[in-house]
Amino acid sequence: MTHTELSPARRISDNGISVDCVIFGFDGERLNVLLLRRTGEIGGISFDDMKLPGSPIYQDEDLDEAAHRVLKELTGLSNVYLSQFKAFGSKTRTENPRDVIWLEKESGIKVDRRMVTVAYIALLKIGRSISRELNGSRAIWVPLGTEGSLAFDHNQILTESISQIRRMVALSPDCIFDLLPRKFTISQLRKLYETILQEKIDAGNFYKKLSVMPYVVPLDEKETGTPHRAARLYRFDRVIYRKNHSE
Amino acid sequence: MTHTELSPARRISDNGISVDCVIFGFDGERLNVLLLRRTGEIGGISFDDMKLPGSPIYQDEDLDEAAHRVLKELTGLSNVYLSQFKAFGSKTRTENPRDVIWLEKESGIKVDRRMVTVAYIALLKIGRSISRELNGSRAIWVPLGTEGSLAFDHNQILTESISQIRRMVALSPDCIFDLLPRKFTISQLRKLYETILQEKIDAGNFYKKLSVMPYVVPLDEKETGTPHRAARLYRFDRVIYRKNHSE
DNA sequence: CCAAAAGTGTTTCTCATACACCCATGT
DNA sequence: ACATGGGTGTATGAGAAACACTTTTGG
Repeated sequence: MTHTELSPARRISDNGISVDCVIFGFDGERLNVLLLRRTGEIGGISFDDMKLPGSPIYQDEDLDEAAHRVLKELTGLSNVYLSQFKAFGSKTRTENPRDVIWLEKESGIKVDRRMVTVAYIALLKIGRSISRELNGSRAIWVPLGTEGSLAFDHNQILTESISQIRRMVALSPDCIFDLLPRKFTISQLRKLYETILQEKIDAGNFYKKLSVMPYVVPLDEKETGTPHRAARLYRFDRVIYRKNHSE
Repeated sequence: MTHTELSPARRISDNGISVDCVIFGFDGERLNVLLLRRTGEIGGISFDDMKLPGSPIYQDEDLDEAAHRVLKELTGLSNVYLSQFKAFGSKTRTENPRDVIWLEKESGIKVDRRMVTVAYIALLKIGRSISRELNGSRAIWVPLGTEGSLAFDHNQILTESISQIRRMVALSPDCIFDLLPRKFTISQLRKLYETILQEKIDAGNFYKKLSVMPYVVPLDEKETGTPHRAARLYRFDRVIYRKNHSE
């Protein structure tokens, strides 16, 4: 552990490891991913595509810290659901010249070997504050399915992260509430389930199932501005949830 | 099993990434982990402890290949359930002098920074063939809970991998059959469930539940040498299982 | 015969599903 | 009034759990 020529407090590690964040947001209709526009030039021909937000890890931070940093720098948010889900280390994942050139220019690292990346999933609410933060950055919310061809193996990472979300929801449904605003209607929750599970859910049965859950707390407020009967608003109570799921 | 002499075709990558395998086996009573004895010397004082089998990754293999290699070199087995479950990259995980010295001696790599490891879970049958293979190596089956203090952060990895197995069994129960011999009794299966889930299961109900599953196929054979009524043997049919779980 | 585990039957309860139907509200 | 979604009631069936019971086998 020689720290002799460590410049400032932080320096980028050159150990070929990065983190990438698959940041999901729900707009009421569809799941969206937060992607970064990437531009560059290779052989006189410029390119313009998208990638998952990510970064090489610093030597003085662990993996989770690196992922939180990426998220914080991009969105300004700290208290966000974020969990590691898989490491990607295909032999060819950093071989595309376009990717290599972009990476070297962006990070200042010489990319002379395969990089391994640890992918994270973040779930957050698409709201005004986050949109304001994103203004002027190169980040865009992209609806799932319309993302096109991404940099590196990011299409694969994205695909696998969606299966991962399905597993997560099946295993501990509480994470779904991270995608909803604090106050939400049963319909919004149902539509979110439907988009994640990719199947229709009977509205009546869903309503009853939810009304039995003690941690989905009805409020004395109603929706406004609907073209039909206003729905009651609910909130998710994490404390009650944990009490029921710790045993 | 030492990595001191490297063939020229392959070379160890020096990018600070390794794989570790948590290899589980069921002996009929308890879950066991396959650990490697590790000896060395530091400051004139010798030490003797245990670690998970693992290896730095080569530059010409991906993560999964590295994990399979570790497993193959240790057990001689190729067709084994093996799945990545988490990357570990704590800032301090390769700081213990004992670990650093051992690692440098073993791998020939200068360890001047934190290593990141990708942990894998393997499930296999403890059988005669595997025991023979292990004979003379430094590997031992250690019952869960008796492993003591391990190298690096391997205690943490082991702990988390047990939770992971519980999740895996809940999500796709087929993986449990990788821990059992090809022919097994319902009792053996139940005991395995009980050790993994850490709870008693009613024998009668369990029997009925299993007898309804089309992919647990009864054989025309019975146990021998029991001090009580001989139980029927069953086998797991993966083809039927997939047919029922692909929809 | 007895102990111990294999294997069976019965009952109860919870929960998912299907589906019919009434309610409230904006246009 | 009527369309649209909010919210309720009812019936059915599958499966989990509790538990008593019979069967088979070795000692």
